[in-house]
Amino acid sequence: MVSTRPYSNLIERLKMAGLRPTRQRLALARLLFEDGNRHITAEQLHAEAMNREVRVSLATVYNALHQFTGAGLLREVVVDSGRSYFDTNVSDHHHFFYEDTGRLEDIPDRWVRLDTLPSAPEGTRVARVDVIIRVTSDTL
Amino acid sequence: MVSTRPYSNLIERLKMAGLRPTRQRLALARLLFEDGNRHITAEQLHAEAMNREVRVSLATVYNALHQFTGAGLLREVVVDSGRSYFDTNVSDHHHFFYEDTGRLEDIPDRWVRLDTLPSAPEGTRVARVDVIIRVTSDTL
DNA sequence: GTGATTGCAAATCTTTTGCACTAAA
DNA sequence: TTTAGTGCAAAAGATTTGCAATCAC
Repeated sequence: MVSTRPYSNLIERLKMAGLRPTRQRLALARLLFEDGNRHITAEQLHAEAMNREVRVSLATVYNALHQFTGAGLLREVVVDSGRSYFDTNVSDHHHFFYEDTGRLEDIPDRWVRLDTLPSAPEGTRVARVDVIIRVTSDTL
Repeated sequence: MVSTRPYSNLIERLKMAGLRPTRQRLALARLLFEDGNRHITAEQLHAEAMNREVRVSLATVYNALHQFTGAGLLREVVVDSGRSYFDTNVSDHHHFFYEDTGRLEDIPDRWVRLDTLPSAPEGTRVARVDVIIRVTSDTL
């Protein structure tokens, strides 16, 4: 199931999103999308790029993450004030947040059923519904 | 229904929480709790204190907000990375978040029914479940 | 070429910290 | 007293911005 043209998909995705497939964006897209679903912060992604000898500035990582998010390639998840997580899974789903470790984990959408949701207030529309189940270690 | 002893309740609440009822804490508690349910940031509370001629440093506001939260008098709501909101309503309930304005509004608990919640992962317990309905302006 | 993109360093914003000073108990 | 609490200014993080240099088309 491994593509024989490892980059072309990503190049297409970037182009389709109206983003020039620059060396930096392509490298970041590879890190983000080639290993399945990930939840990552800008700082983490930058560190990972450095480890793999990909020279990208932190500012560019921030730019790319926001551009990808704007293009619908990523989704921003807010669970922690002072740190932004980006989720490569853009389908409807919710999250476990491990408060002790800062880890974020997907919950498939069908595992959470929301009933009796109030309608959006007058003059507004629902942009998204986030359900975050915050868990902590059991240990006494 | 207005108490004839406007401060004594708050003094009691602070003492009960193990917090000395200092001039600053008492003033902040009045701002927070005397006008019903509020959602406020540290910066906003500080500004409000200044307007009312209450001299409190921003650092003390942060300290007080966290101490109140630790004591169960407030609840911290995370909806916006980079800014913390504190909610004077500590009962079970959820929130509307107006992304355009940064406003936060309570949704009574009974308006949201969560079914089929997954159980907490092995070794963890659920600390809290947050439901945030993000709404934006309807205007085209 | 030329307009989009990048890197870097500085700026910004929120929150925390260190420490001398002040005030409850 | 004596110990908790406060103010201030500095520090710390995360993120953004300005601008010259660079790259994709």
